[in-house]
Amino acid sequence: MAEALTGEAILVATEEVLRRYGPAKATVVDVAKALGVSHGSVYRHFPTKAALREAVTRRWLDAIHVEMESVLDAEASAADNLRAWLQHLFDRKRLSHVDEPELFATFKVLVSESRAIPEYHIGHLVGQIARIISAGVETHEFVTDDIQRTAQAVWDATQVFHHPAHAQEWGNPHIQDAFDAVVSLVVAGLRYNRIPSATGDA
Amino acid sequence: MAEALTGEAILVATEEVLRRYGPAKATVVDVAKALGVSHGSVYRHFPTKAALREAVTRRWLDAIHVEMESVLDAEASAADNLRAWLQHLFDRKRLSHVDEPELFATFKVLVSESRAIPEYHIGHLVGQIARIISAGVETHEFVTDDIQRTAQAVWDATQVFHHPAHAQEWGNPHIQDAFDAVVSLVVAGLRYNRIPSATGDA
DNA sequence: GGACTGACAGATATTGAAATCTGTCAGCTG
DNA sequence: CAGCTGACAGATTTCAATATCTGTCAGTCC
Repeated sequence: MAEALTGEAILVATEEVLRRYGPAKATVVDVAKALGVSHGSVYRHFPTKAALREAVTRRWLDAIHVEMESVLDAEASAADNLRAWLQHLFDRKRLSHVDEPELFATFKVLVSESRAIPEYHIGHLVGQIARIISAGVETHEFVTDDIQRTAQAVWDATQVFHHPAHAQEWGNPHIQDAFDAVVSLVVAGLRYNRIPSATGDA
Repeated sequence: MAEALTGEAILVATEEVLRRYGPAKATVVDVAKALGVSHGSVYRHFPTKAALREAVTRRWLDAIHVEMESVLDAEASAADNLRAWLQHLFDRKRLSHVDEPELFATFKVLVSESRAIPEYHIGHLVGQIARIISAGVETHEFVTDDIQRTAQAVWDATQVFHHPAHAQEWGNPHIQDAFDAVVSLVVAGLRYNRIPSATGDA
């Protein structure tokens, strides 16, 4: 008898099926076939196809989160950390897009299927930006009166370089130049930024 | 006998047909029907359906270009002009998106059909940003060693607030707050920005 | 008796034949 | 004869019949 069927094994098989067939064609039956079980068995571990897809996506995003964490260097200046972090995120997404466009397209679709998933992903990464900015404020390298809001602004200002909707622009030969220009503008802004309060002031 | 059929009349009718049927369903036959002529006549004025769609789109974009031009105030500071200009562009697109979502979706499709059209539109608007920044540099309000590149960076950093791919986010109640945060960051950056040269330096 | 199967109902996707559309052009019309 | 028509060929879209898929569950098998 084969090993017992685990959720983890199903996730691995699902990722493989998605890679092979793409998000539109991949079916639960395909996953079951790849595992040599009936598709009913898959439903013992995941209540719906959507839940299965979401679990695969979370796995993939978690790997990115861990990887991004490792870019930070406690010794470096906040500006250098922010630059390196943004560059790494850009490189990661761009490489994924040019090297394995079908897999990238697959995850682009998966991420857009749920409201919770992008929220989870963006929340996590904006949190990492907030930590970088926070360190910068402590050393007086950066100025801001609302770290969370500023972190979100940095994220928003760099969307062209990580949002999948802009992936087609990443093939442009001048894209690295455009990236440097935006990041320089943002870092310069952080050194002197004082965002007026959202809801009103004197 | 009716008036002679003009290119302008065809454009007006095409816009109406697009508004009514949407970009997927609108046909040249529909346009001809609306004008009370045979569809062969439309082809005397526009060589292909694509050319007709492109002409309609250019008309629509030109109206935006003229409108954006009128926002600038020679008396105001460069920062105020930039803020007002970006805010107007954002409001224009957002209102169009919520008030007439089908028409907005239509033009979103039309713009994405051609490579030349977005280039034309973006080139024009980035040119307007460059003029604002240029004025700011002259009064020493802004610092930059490459106006064109910086203008492009300002455009890129604010994509979330004008690129149609992000239109769904414009319904978020905190979107104006996010806009203010990004614009403040960008304006702060312009006051002190010195982007390192693209191709290398000392 | 807990894990799995396979048959089933309703929902979704595929397919290919029929209908429509695009772009052309010879000829009509004022 | 300049501008328009309408019939036409090939490309594209529509639609309905057919096949497949999702999610359930009574029953089988260690």
